[in-house]
Amino acid sequence: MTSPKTSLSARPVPPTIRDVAQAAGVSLGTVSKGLNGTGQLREETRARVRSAAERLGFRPNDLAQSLLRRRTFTVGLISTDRYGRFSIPVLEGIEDALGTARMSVFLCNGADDPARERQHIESLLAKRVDGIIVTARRADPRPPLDLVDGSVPILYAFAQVADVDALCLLPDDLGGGRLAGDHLIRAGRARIAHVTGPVDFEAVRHRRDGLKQAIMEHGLTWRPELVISGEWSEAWGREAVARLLATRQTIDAIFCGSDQIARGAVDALRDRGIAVPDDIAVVGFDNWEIIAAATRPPLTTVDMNLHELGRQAGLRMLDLIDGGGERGIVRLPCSLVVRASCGQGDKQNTGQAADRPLS
Amino acid sequence: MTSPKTSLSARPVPPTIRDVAQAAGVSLGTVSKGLNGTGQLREETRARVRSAAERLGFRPNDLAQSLLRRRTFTVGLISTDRYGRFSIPVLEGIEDALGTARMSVFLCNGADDPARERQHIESLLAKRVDGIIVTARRADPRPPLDLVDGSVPILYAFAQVADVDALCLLPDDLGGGRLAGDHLIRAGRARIAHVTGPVDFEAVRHRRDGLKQAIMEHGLTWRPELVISGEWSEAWGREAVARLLATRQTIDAIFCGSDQIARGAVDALRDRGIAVPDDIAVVGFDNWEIIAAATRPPLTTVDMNLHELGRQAGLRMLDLIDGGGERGIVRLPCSLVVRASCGQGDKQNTGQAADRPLS
DNA sequence: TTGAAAGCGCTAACAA
DNA sequence: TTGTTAGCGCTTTCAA
Repeated sequence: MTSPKTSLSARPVPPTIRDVAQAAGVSLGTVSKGLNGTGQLREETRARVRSAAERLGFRPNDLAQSLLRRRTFTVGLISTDRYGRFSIPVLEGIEDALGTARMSVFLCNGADDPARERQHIESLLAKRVDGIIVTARRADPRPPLDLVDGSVPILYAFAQVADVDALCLLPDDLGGGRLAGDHLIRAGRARIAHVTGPVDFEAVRHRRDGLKQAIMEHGLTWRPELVISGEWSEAWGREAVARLLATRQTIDAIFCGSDQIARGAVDALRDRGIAVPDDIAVVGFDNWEIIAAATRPPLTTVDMNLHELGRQAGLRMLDLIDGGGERGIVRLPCSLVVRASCGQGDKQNTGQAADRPLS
Repeated sequence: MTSPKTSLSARPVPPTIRDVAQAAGVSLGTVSKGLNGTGQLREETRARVRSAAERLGFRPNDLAQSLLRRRTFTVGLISTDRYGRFSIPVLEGIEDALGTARMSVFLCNGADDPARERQHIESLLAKRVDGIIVTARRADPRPPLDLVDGSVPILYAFAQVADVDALCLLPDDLGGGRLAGDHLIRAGRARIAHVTGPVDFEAVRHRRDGLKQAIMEHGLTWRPELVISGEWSEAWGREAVARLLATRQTIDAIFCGSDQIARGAVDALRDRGIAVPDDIAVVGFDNWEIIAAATRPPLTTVDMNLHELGRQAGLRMLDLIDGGGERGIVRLPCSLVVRASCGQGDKQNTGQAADRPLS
């Protein structure tokens, strides 16, 4: 009952093309041709080879094949830091695109440790990956990948690098800010406050600029005093509302830099008996389902379409591997997801709006 | 300026051991020995080899090495479904343990599609991974991995399978439930309601049983009518509180099956002017920071220590690869994270308590 | 102390 | 139509 290659103590050794050749009573080359559909073979021989392979449970050794063809159909995915809520959808998108192309992904977590990152790169290069994708928890500029010699294409997804030769895929935060502002203005709001995260985030600056653009393009007044920065938390959202109300300025809307901030803001407004959206409309950012949908009322918010960004990263990596593809910074559009926090919007999804003038 | 192996059009081809041999003026075997510290070599020769390798930027081809040594130092990680909030820490833990052992990880997302899962397994086996770890979004039993012939060890982490030969690592939900119950009782609560998720989750049944055990061991009465199941959402937490209060039964604590439910419950209690923890104490489950810390008051909750579970999975996979390691279902302890939602607990972290009688 | 040669599992060019 | 051979990049005997 025991196959010759199986011993009781050790793990079964996978059969090689040699075993198949022997079993089918043909030569090595014939098996290769038979299994790969190459060369000229009598159909009967091909069938005999195939059935022998099947019977033995033969599975070609990818290592040997890769060695020969100088291509591993494998890419390395380096994430600078621990996985956050942003890296996950990006990662899934990448996997989607790559998996469809039957490429495998090596996962490497840098854990914010440059030494470890370097070690991972070393290992990926030794494994002869066809390409490397770098992601981060935050889209701000980072130092370029260490010790890379151009032997392999590199792509930064939701990560940015000074290197102009590299391709960086980033969400269009500015467009996202415009989307939010435009939506609010079309809903009849004119005095829009902006409660956001720390200004050292590039995204914070871009979203603010986007809001400003929308306001100016609609011929309204841009009021810098209505922009306040804090941390990315619900607590800050609550505090910001308190501060805003304390200044006694009239506002009829708040564009928040994140859904967490928005949730805090909405809670604080409700605590004070201020109706959302009737008295003050609120728009969030991130479309973090678990927060946005649980808020009362549910948040209208900007979605960075991170899964799609990841998919694009995978797709473009395939181009790069094939020697094509562009370089530089590419920004992918955000879209607006309308829920209840600023009334029934006049449109469901304005994903494209960011690309054309608001007029 | 251009190295001989570099052309303008194509990507530079990495140097081989051959190039190094030529550059150092020695034979192939000598380079191998020189670089690996094996064999008997004159120190001067060794140095010459090393410097030649350095100069050329030589990096041994892992494919060739793996082919020869019949070991890839690579494991496949298959997640049945999209990454959820539970798979992420598990995944990080696995990577931690494996990365430390200098093993690489192939990431494969099954996306709930058995065909795709099978295809991934096929590919992993072809790549001759040293082992496969399976994870899921949910710890309930799943069908065993398809088409595996024992050529490679398999480990289920936060996933369960009927196969008794497999090793499954799971959180000790029952212990977690006991932890919560015990904490509440020691805080002086005697009438504990349990608002939880759908009963078709094994975790829901285990957590409930754990609570029951704690209650019985303390000599209190177990009241099944205080257990209500719904969905894993804040909305359900709010609704459950409404229902509970409507029945006019006296309760002084609620143990919630998840932090989301707990947050909904706490919000609903606050809306009604019921003080947490003074009137009713609340304990959550998951220690999902983003929810637990933002709740007012912040949630005391059970942590499944998923990162550690992942780390264990990685470590045990190493054992399995070495031919050792145990089989069967192994449950890893939960711990309690004390915040404010049931008063200042009498202890900070009772991770071990689940393992010994509560007495 | 070093070199030559065989072989890991496979493909492809060339012979038969 | 099939078999033989060389070679992908490396390690490891065995000879020299």
